[in-house]
Amino acid sequence: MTQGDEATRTAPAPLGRRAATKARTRGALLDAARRVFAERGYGPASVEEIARTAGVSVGSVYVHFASKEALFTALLEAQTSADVSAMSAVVHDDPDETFAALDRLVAEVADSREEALLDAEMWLYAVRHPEFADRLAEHEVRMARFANDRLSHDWDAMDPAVRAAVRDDEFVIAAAALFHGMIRLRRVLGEEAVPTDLYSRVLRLILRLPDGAPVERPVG
Amino acid sequence: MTQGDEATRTAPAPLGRRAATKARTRGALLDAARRVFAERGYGPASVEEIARTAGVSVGSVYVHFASKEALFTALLEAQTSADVSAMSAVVHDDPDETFAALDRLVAEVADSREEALLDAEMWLYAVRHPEFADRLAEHEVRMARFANDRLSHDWDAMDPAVRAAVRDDEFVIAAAALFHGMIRLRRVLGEEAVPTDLYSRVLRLILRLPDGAPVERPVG
DNA sequence: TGTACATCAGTGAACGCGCGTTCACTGATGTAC
DNA sequence: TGTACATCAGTGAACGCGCGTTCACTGATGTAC
Repeated sequence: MTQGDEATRTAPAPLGRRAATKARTRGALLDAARRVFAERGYGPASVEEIARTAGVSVGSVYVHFASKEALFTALLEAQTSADVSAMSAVVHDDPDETFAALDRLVAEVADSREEALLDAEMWLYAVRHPEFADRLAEHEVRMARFANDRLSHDWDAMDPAVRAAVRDDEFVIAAAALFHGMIRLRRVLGEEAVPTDLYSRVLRLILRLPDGAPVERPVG
Repeated sequence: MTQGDEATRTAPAPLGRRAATKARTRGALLDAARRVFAERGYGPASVEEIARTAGVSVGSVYVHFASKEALFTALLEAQTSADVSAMSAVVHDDPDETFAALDRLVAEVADSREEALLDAEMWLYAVRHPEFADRLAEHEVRMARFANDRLSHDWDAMDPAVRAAVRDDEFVIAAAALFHGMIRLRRVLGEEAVPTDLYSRVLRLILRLPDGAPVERPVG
């Protein structure tokens, strides 16, 4: 009955076959839900299609999730964790690399039908369900704080004209807004109208940084 | 049988009572549809609720629109025209006034539950329905061209560093992206996190224009 | 102006379909002895 | 190791409900004479 029994069991029994299968099914259902909800939208997506896509029966869905809505919110929960890791992967010591990674992220999300659609679906759901809106707001704030922390060193060295016009937290908001908006427009207008590096070029303009081609920043 | 019969009829008979009533009902249905689709989303919105909101019977909806979907697309058509007039109303001779009007527009759309939701619903619908996506893209391009034309005089006088970093059409794209993104974030985070004048402050930063408080721009 | 008929916007009950959810059942996995 | 029983993830047919759409009908408006 000591705490940690499961975690400290001898090596060869990591989960038990039953629990392992269950976890795999749950994962398959979330995967399928991501695809089907993205493709059809919350309303038109049918539990039957999600189950079929995951390779299980409808009844099985209800073993794992209390309702279609619970499946959706579980998916959104999973999605926000994924966002956090995507965000962490973007930050590098070298600002040029960070900008390049940001550009790649914009292109990746915009060009992935699934991510772009789910993102919009998620936002709509949040705006319509106050209790989830709070969670999304928290998530957005957490992401902003994260970006802010990474930025704070550079911010002190920033052009005074920039610092006079927007506070550092406002800059992060603007960068986030530009991120979401560019994804939206790129999805509609295509990559010719919204080129991959436009995001970082505009960010550099806002921050009055030189463009990063041959890297001409002060040694520091 | 000459063309223009209706338009050139003697003054007191503008439409005929039947046609006038019909037009009024159609308008009421579009109004109701705007509210219900925004509030519930396309799928969960019921034709019965739309009819009830408009004060008519369900059957009446089908006198005016072939289907629920046709009602939705008619609404989107109407919405894009509204966007164009909103855009025209923003442009002034004085750039400071234009920026102020843009800030007001961001706040207005973000704070109107209806507009913000319908906008997102519209985008999602377009991404899922290729034939409508083309129409939305055209609309977005038309808006961008409009903004571009109004900008072109000022653009030639712009800071060379800005012109080197982004082309004028790219600037319009970035401004549009920032617009959409700020509305989205303001809706989630509230007006404290996304203040009303942040949009214009960032645009001025991008363009390297001084802030517009006491107006200190060159004469002419 | 008046009358008889035609048109058509609007009605609302009824239909049929699809979908979310339930539940009695199955069989593999886990446990006790 | 082997046996008997318990648990529980997964099944899929059946249920009930809500919704989009239809259609025979109504009555006000329009037209012809």
